[in-house]
Amino acid sequence: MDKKKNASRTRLAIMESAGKIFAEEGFSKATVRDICREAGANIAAVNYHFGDKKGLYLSVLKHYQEMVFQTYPPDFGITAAQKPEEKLRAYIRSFLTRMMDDVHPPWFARLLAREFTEPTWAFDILVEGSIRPSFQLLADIVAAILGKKPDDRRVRLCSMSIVGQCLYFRHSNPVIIRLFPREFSDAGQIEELTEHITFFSLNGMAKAKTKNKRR
Amino acid sequence: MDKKKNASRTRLAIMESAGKIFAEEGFSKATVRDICREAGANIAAVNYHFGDKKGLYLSVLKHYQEMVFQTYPPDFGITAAQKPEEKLRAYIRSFLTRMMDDVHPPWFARLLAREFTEPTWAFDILVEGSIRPSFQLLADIVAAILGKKPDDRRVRLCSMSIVGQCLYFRHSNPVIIRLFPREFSDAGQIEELTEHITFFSLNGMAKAKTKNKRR
DNA sequence: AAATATTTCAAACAACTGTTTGAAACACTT
DNA sequence: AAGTGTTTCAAACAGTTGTTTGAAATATTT
Repeated sequence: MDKKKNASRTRLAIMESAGKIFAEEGFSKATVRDICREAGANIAAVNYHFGDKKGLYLSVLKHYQEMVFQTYPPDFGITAAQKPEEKLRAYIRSFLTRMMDDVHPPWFARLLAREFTEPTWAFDILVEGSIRPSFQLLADIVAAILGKKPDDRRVRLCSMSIVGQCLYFRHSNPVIIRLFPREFSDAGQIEELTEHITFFSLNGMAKAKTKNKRR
Repeated sequence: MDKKKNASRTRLAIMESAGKIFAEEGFSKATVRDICREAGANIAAVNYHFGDKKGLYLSVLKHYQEMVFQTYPPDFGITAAQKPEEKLRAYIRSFLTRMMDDVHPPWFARLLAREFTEPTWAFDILVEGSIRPSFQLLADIVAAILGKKPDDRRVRLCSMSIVGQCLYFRHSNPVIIRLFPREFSDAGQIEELTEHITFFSLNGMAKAKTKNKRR
C-alpha cells in the first residue's frame, strides 16, 4: 500500500520536475501532463505512484522540506558563543541566503513563498516544519537583545519587523526589478542586505527596551 | 467599437463581482461562470462587454485603481507643514489602513497583494499607477530624514525596510494567524502597528546618516 | 409605428484538466 | 523457464474551462 519507501527512477524524476513546476506555476496551474513530460514519464505515472495530484504535491513538500531542513537548519551559522547581536546577523544572512541564493533545490524558496501568500491545504506542514522553528529561533535572539521573554509582544513585533524586511526582497521581487531595473537585479548582494537589515534592526530595537509612550 | 464609456447595468455588476472574485481566487482560478452568476448575468455577457476574460480583468484593474487613487491618494493625511518624522508616521498609518482596513473596494488590497507576488501580464499597470507613486513619496520622506537625495542607495534600502514591514502583515497573514492564533487576529490594531513600525524605523535610520563601517 | 441597433439568452463548441482502464512490458522469485 | 508481482503505456473518460453562435428580447432611432 504505502509506497513511500519505493524510490524507483521515474518516481524520483517526477518528484523533481513536479517540485520545479509547482514552484513556477503554483499547484492549480501546474499540470500533471507537463510534469510527466519533463520527467519523461507516462501521464498515468502520477496516479500510480502518488495516488493523485494532491498526493504528489504533498510528497514533494514533505520530502524537500526535510532535505532543506537538514542541509540548512534554522540555526545555520549560529553558535552559542556569539553575542546576541552577532547571532542576529548570522540569522539574517542565513535567512537571506536560503531565500535568494542557489540553495538545493533552487526552487524550494519560491514554492515556500507561494504558500506564504496563497496557502494551499498543505500549508500547515510548512508552518510547523519550517516556519515556526525558524521564527522561534529569531524570537529567542530578539528576546536576548531586548532583555525580555520570547513570547513578549514587543519581541514578536520586532521579530516580525525583521522577517518582514527579509521577505520583502523575495516576495516583492517583481516590484523591485520594475522600480529599479538595474540596481537590485543581481542576487549577489546578500552581504550588503545582511548589513543593512542587521544595522537597521539593531538600531530599531535599541531604545525599544523602554516603553514606547508617545503623544 | 470601444465600449469603455458604456456603463450598462450588467456591465457594472460584472465588474463588481469580477473584482471580488478575482481578488479571492486569482485570475486563472476565477471562472467567468462564477462571476456572471454572482452578477446575475448571462455567461456570454463577459465576452460581449469586455471581449474576453483578459479584457475584463484589465478593465477591473484600471477602473478600481483609479477609484482608489482618488479616494486614497498616496499623500493621504500628509501635510507640507509636518516634520519628516510626522510625515513618516502618517505615511505608515495610511499604508496600513489602505491594506488592512475596509477601504473601498475592500478587495482591492488583496488583488494588489496577489499581483505583488504573482504578477500577471497586467502588473505594469499597477506598478506605474499605484506602487511607484507611493514608493516615490516614501523615498522623499526618508531622504528628508536621512539628509540625502531620494535616489540615494541607502534611502532606497531604508524605504524598502519600511515597506517590507508594512507588507508583512498583509502578505504573510496566513502565517501570522497560524503562529499566533489569537494575538494578531483583528485588524483593529493599526494604531499599535503604526507606532511600532514608525518607532522601529526612525531608530533604524537614526545613526544611518553616517557611513555604516563595520568589522 | 416601423426600422434599426443593442443587449440578453440557452445551447453548443473546442480545448484542456485530472483520472481511469486494461493490456503490454518488465523485474524478480521459485 | 514458468510464474508472480510490479511498472509502463496508449487510449479513453468525465468534468470544467473560455468562447462562440444565432435567435429572441429590449432599447433606440427614424
